[in-house]
Amino acid sequence: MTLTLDQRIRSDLESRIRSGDWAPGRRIPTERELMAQYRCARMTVGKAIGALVSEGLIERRKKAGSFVARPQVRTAVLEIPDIAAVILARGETYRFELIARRLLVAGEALDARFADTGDRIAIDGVHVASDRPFAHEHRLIGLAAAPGAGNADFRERSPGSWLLDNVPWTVARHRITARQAGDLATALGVPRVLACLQVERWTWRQADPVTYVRQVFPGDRYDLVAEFSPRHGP
Amino acid sequence: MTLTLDQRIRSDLESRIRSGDWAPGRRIPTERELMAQYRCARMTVGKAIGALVSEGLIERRKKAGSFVARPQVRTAVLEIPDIAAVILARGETYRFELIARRLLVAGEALDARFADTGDRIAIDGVHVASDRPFAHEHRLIGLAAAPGAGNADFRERSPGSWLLDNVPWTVARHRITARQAGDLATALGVPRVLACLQVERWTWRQADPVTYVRQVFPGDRYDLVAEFSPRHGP
DNA sequence: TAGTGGTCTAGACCACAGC
DNA sequence: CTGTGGTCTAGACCACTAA
Repeated sequence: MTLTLDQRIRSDLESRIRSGDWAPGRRIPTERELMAQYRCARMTVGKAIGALVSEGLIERRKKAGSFVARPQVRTAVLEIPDIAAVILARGETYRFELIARRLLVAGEALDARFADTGDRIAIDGVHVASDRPFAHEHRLIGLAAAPGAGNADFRERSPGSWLLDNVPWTVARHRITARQAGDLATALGVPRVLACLQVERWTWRQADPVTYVRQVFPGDRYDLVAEFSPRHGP
Repeated sequence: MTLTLDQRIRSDLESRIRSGDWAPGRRIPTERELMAQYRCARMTVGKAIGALVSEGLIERRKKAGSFVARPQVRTAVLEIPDIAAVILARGETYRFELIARRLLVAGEALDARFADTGDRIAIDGVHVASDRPFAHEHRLIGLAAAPGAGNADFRERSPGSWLLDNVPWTVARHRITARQAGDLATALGVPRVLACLQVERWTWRQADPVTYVRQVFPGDRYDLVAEFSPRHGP
């Protein structure tokens, strides 16, 4: 695989920065200088620099020039995969065990986490890996955005994977906290005081709430790993 | 603020996709068609589409065309900010309380989390918000990558913010788990069984390990929130 | 005010994968 | 084979701002 010119320029700049050769705050050559150096058009240089800007490695200021940015522990790209996929990838068997399922009509609120915006289904269940409880899941599904959920059978297939295939969503918000197993201890087969990782996710399609889900993982059975490394273009 | 042309094209395409008007898998107009429609150069269209590709909203296939991508719950962009910044943003006072500091020479291992690659400093301390413990921090700093750390004073300033200013661009890996306070209960002033969020971060500069840090947050004092609209695929 | 980045044009050639 | 995206050129004008 031979690099395109803009990738080569980008790679050259990036290694100068990552190596520390160009310290934070240092001014990098102007686009017109790089253009002469690489004997290319200005757009090509601009594309390379633009990619590094979006990675947070470079800051640009008009008239002043482009500068190596100060490193920031800022964001990490966190993988939040489908639970079934995680379990199967470990070589274990997977099944979703339905505990309860009820219909909430508009106006009836189970809790405040999911705004009351019409009929919803409330589901409780356990993700089971090789006959051991892996995670507890509490979920609300808005029937306005996901009408088919009223008829879906969630005994074998988890609601999450059903939704993935049936409802296009547009935006989500995650919240990650620690909690004790508490009332979920029985369902999970762990002590009440065991520390658990709790992942909450709200999903919308446009303005319509699609689903709220709260997944609770016993502390010793799951963790989240986030790689923070340079992003690459297509 | 008036939109540039490529932003307008991008916004037009994006709203068609997010609204569901263009369903996943649907083919979108070719670059040359859009070019005629907006009466602009092909690069402008390409820039707009390229941005949506990197957000994961569009997939392109040569000869076949560009298509609306199928949404995937895959990754979220997780904010892992500097602790001092979080506390100050809440309007509280911040201070870092040093508990212990020792020098580990090459070959001596405190634990296995940080490969033995030379002299390291080991630091334990507590981040304090308005005189209440906020988080416990255990950190190892490799002196090869951060030589100045041998002389730095970490009584007031946290090692994390010192490193940000003194060690240039790096790569990091994060791991997020739940645990009980356990031995850290005294330092944090919480019960031993309290569920805590534990964030571990390994940082390298090129091939050199810069730092390993383990931060433990009492469950009721901190959470991580990740906003997500489909983004960067590898 | 001069130099920088920000955007755009109107072409061009190429590689690739569907037809 | 042909249409598509992928990349690049050699200009251009503009907005902003630091000098």
